[in-house]
Amino acid sequence: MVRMSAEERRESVIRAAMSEFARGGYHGTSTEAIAKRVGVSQPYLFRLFPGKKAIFLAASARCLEETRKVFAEASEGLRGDEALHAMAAAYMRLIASDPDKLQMQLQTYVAVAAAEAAGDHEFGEMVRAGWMEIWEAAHLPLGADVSETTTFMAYGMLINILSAMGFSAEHRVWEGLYQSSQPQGGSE
Amino acid sequence: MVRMSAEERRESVIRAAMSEFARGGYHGTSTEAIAKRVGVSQPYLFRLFPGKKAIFLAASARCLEETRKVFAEASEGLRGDEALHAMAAAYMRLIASDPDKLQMQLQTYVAVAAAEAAGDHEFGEMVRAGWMEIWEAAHLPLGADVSETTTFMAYGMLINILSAMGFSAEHRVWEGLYQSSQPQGGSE
DNA sequence: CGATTAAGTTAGTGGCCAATCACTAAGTAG
DNA sequence: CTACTTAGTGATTGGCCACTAACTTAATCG
Repeated sequence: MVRMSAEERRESVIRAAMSEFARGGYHGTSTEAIAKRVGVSQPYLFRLFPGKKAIFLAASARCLEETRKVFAEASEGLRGDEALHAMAAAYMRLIASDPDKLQMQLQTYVAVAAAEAAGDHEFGEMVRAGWMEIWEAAHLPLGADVSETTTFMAYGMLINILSAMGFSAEHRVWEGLYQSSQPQGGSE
Repeated sequence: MVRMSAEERRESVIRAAMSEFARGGYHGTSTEAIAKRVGVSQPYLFRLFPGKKAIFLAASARCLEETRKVFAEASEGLRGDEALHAMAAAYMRLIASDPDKLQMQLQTYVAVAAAEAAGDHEFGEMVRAGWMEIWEAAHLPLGADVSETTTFMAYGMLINILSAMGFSAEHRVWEGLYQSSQPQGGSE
């Protein structure tokens, strides 16, 4: 039995939650599964967080923040096309090496839409704020040109969805996208 | 009590399932909720479909098919920029008037990724095939130019995600989009 | 009519799951 | 050593949910 500070445990819980929620989404993931991955009893999660929803929220926030960091670090000291290529390559590398990151992102989008429809705008505001920080992180290096940034984000979203659907790297749908380093897709 | 043929009932079930799964996703939607919306007892669903998964699959397939139809009908008899405008406008109209369609699309993407990760490639193959039909439906009217089609789909995906996150129509993130619903319109 | 078929129901089962409660064990300060 | 704090557990509970089995009602047709 390894004792940790509550803060450290919360950190482990967030990381575990990102992996578990990525696969099953909010409803498809049990707190039991998260606890098991952390190596802690299930009821203890409710000492660290007020409820399951709070764990999901923390995982979503962390996911957005990590994505922002990828852009910020990749574009450091670069501008224009160089920054664009660096960010695109870094992002491709991210979702290729850690598909959970991509999945958690999609789970976040789906969950926020459901929350908004249910009248809960707190989650939505957090996600929109986090997304805008990602947007800004891309906007400045790209020369603060709105339509350029929009295009960049649009291609990113297409890459997300194509990866999620499991189109193999050789499929024609990938033609016309930056070919730098594609995720190794599923079948077909 | 209104009796219908099994085929007609299946049809109602699919429509109801699209709405319910759109909100809650696969795990967040009970067969009870679907049955209630159809106006039929919950166990009867299992006479019409082999299981919950089959219902979700049918709803996903229908959703893809309907999206394809929107593109096909909007672009009928048009080519190039005119087709692009018509398809973009029709799609915007679709997700504005019926947010469930958008939500169900996202649920499909999330579910297919989970299924692939779990080793179930049957669902993935269906979705990829359906998505390719949408892609083709846009590809030909746009002049069979791959990069044009890719860009078109990319903007569509960004629109999906921005809508899902609930960004208001006045937000800056939409700036580069409405005008560049014709991103290649005469320039570039 | 009576028989057959197809549409639909009521009742139930086994399993899972978020959250609570009461408790134990490990540090730590005086 | 004692008193106190903080990390962590075991047992439980009330509720939901996918799915099954057995029965009932309505249409169809010779």
